Amino acid sequence: MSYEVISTVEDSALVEKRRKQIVKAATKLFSAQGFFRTTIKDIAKLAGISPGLVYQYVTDKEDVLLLVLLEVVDAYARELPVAVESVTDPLDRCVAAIVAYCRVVDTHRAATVLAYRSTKSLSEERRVIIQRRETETNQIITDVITECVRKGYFRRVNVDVLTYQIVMTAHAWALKSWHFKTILKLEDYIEHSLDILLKGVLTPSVEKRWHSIPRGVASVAARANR
Amino acid sequence: MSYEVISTVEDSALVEKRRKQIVKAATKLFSAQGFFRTTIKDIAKLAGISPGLVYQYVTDKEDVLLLVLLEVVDAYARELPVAVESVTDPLDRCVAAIVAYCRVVDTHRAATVLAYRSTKSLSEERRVIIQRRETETNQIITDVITECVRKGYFRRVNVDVLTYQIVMTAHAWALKSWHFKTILKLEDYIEHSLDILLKGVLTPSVEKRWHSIPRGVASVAARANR
Amino acid sequence: MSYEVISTVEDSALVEKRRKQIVKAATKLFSAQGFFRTTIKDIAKLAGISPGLVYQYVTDKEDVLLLVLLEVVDAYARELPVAVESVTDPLDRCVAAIVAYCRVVDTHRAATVLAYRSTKSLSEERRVIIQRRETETNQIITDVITECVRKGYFRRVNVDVLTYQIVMTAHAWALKSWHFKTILKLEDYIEHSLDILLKGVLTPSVEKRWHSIPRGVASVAARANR
Amino acid sequence: MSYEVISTVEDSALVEKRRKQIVKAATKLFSAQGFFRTTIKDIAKLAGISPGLVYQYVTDKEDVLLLVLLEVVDAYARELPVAVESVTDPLDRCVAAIVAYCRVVDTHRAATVLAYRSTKSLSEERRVIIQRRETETNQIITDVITECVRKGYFRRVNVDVLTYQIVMTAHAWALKSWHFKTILKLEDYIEHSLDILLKGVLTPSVEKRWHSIPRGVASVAARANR
DNA sequence: CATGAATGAGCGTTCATTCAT
DNA sequence: TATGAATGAACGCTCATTCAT
Repeated sequence: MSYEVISTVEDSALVEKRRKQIVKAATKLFSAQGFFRTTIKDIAKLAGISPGLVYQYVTDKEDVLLLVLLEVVDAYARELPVAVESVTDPLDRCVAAIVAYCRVVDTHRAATVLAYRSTKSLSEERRVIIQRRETETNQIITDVITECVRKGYFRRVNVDVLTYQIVMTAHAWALKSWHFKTILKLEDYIEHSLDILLKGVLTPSVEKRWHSIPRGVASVAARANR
Repeated sequence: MSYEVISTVEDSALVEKRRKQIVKAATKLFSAQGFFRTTIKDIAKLAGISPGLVYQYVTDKEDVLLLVLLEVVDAYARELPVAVESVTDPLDRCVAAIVAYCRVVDTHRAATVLAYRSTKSLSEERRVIIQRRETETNQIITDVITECVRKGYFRRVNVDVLTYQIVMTAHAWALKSWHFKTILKLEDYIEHSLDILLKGVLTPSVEKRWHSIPRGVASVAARANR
Repeated sequence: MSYEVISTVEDSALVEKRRKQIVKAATKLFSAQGFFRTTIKDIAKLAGISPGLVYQYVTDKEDVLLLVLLEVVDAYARELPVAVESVTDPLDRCVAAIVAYCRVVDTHRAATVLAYRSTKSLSEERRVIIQRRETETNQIITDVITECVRKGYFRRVNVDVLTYQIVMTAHAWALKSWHFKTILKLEDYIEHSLDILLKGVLTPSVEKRWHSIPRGVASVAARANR
Repeated sequence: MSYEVISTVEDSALVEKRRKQIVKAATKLFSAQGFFRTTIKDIAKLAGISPGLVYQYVTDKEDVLLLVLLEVVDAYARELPVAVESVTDPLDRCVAAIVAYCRVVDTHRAATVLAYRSTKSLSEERRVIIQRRETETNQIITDVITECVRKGYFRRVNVDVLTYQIVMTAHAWALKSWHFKTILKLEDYIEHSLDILLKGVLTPSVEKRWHSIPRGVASVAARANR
C-alpha cells in the first residue's frame, strides 16, 4: 500500500503522519473548491505545516491529488472484500456487496464526487493507478454477479452492464446527493435500488427468497452507529 | 434559447457564428485538458480568432464554460421531448425516452463528461442555470415512469430512484465509455440496460409485450445514420 | 489657433464640429475618471460617434488629451486680455486680471484640475505646446505687476514670485474646490485673496484707493448671471 | 505610522526594508513616467526584486501608490510640528512653519508633484487616508495664523484663505520648479514669498519686528547642509 | 527536518489602433 | 466619411516550486 509517491524523508512513520495531515487537509479543500482553486499554501496552512514542507512528502501538487484519490479507491478496495468474505451464498454475497458499496460511498461522499471531477487532472501515468484500483473493485461485483448467474439465481443478463449499473447506483448516492439527501435516507435508497436492480433480475425460483436476504444485518448495524 | 450571456457585438447572426466557433473549440479543449488547463489563447487559436475577440462574445472564461455546458443540457432538453411526443402508449414512451437519452449522451459524450467535471467550477449563479435545465429534463423521465405506474405497467417502485437510475445509465455510457467502447456498441448497451432496468420492473400482465415495444424504429434509424 | 493636430478629413467645418464633439466628451470623461481610465470607446460613445471615426480627427489618444488641454489654456489666453484691455490704470488692470483669471478658472474647474493631473502624460513635444501657451498667459500678469511697480503703486516685490502667487491663487480655487466650495463663494474667495495678496503689497500712497478699485463691476455682472 | 497596508510577510524589519526599496523605486518611476505608465515589473526591476515579491508586501498596484503618497504627507505631518514646537512667539512660529513647509516640499519635490497628479487615481477609501493626513498638516498652519490674529500681530484676514495661500506657495515650489529652479534658490523663494504673503498682513505695531524674525536660523542650517 | 521568503513563468483580461465594408 | 469587428501587445496578478537559513 505504499504508493510510488516518493518522499525525501527517511523516517517512514513520520512520512505516514505528514501525508495523513496533508491528505486530510487536501481532501477537504479539493472537495470544497476543486483541485485548481486550491493552492499548496491553502493545504499547508490547513495541515498546520509550511508550504515548503509539503514538497518533502510529495513531488508535485498533482501528487497530492493522487494521494487523495488513492484514499477513496483504496477504501473501496479494502472494505468491499471484508463485507463479502464471511458470506457464502452468492445471492447474499451480491446484496452484501451492493449494500457495502453504497455505504462506503456514503462515508466518502465528497471524495467520490472529487474523483469524478478530478481524475482527469492526473497525468496519464497516475490516472491508470487510480483506474486499475477501481477496476479491481468492480471485479468483485462482477464476480458475485457471475456467480449468481451460474447458480441460476439471476437470469442471463449482461454481467458487465449490470456491474456498472450497480457501481453507478452507488456513485449516484454521492453524485446526486444534493437531490437525494432531502428526500431519502441512505438505507431507503439502498432498499429501493436493490428492488429495482436486483429483484427484476432474479429468476422465478429465487424470487420468494427475496425478503429473507440479510441486508438487514448491515442495515441494523448502520442504524445503531448513528 | 437565447442565453443571458452578453456580447458587445450587435449583429446577432455574427454572434451566433462566433459563439459556435468558440464553443466548438472550447468543448474540444475542455474535454481533452480540462477547464483550468485550457487557456483563452488556446481556445482562440483553435477557433481561428484572436484572443481579444473572444471577449466580445463572452464576459468571462467561465462564460465559455457556461456556453459549452448549456449546449449539452439544451440538447437533452430539446431532443428528449421530441422523441417522446409522437408516442402515445406510456410504456412505449418510456422506452423511447430512455433510448433517446442514451443517444443524445452518445453524440455529446465529451461534453457530458465535462459537465460532471466542471459544473462545480461555475459560479453559484451560473451553476443553477445548468441545474435547472437538467432538472427539467429529468422531469420528463419522471413523468413517463409515473404514467407507467399509474397504468399498472410498472410495479410500485420508487419513481425518483428509478428516474435517476435511468439518468445514470445514460450518463454512464459517457462516463465509462473508456470501458464500454471496447466491448459494446451503443445499441447493445441500450438493449442490455433496458433489459435490466425496465424488464424487471414490468408487471406480469405487460411482460409479454416486452419484445414488441418499438425501440427498433429509433434503433434502425440510428444505424442507418452511421 | 488651428493646432498641429492633423486630420485625414478635408472639410474643415466638419473637422471643427467633430473635434468639438470629441473634446467635449473627452473633457467630461478625463475629468471624471482620468486620462488612463478613459477609453477611446468611452469617448466615442459619449460623443455619439464610432470609435474608428475618432482616428480620422486625431492621430492618437494623447492627441485628444492635447486638444482638451489646449481648450483650457486657450480660454485663459483668450479671456484674460479681453478683461484687461479696456482698463487703463495699472492698478485697476491688475485687479481686473486677477478677477478674470479666477473667473475663467471657475468656469473650467474640472479641466484645470485635469491639466495638473495630465499635462505630464503628454509627450515632451506636445507638453511644450501647452506650457508655452500657459507662459504667455502668465506674462500678462507679470506685465501688469511690473507696470504697478514702475508706477510706484506696488512696493519692490519679486515680480516673478508674485505672478505665480496670483496664478496659484486662481488655480487653487479649482485644485482645492473640494475644500472651498463648502465655505466660500467665488466672489468672496476673490475678495479675500486680493486682500491678502495685493493690499499688503500696495505702497502707502495708493492704499487709500483700495476700496474704490472697480472689481465690483465684474462682481456685479457675475452675480447677475446666476 | 504603521499603515493599513497589509503584508503576507511576518518579519517586520524585512517588511520595512522591502517596502523602502519598493517605494523608492516607485517614487522615481511614478514621478518620471506617471502611475499608469509604470508597470509592476518596472518597479520590481529597479528595486532589484522579482515582480512576484512585490505582492508579498503590497496588495495592489494602487497600494504602491498609496505607500508613495503616504511618504510625502507623512513627511509633512512629521516635520512641520517639529519645526514649530520649540518656538513660542506666534509670529516666529508662523514664519518657522512656512519655512519648514517649503523645505519639506523641496526635499520631496517629485513626490509632491506626483501627489497632484495621482491622488485621484486612488480608490475613495485610500484617497481619504491621504487627504486626512494633509488636512491635519494644514491645521497646523491654520492654528499659528489664528494665534497671530488673536495676538494682534496679523490684521483680520480670512484665515482659511491665507492658510491655503501659504500651502499653495509651498507646493508651487514643486509644481512650478521647472520655472523657478532656473532663476531662484529655495531660500530666496522663501524670502520673497514671506515678504509678499506675511509682510502685507502684519499690523503696523509688529511691522518693525519683521527683519528680526528668526527665519535665518533655519536658513543658515539649511545652507550648511548643502 | 522545517520554515517561509523569493522566483518567474504564465494566465485572464483590456484597449489603442486598424481596416474591410 | 463612417462603422464596428478584429487584432495583438501588454499589464496586473497568482502560485507552484525552490532554497538559504
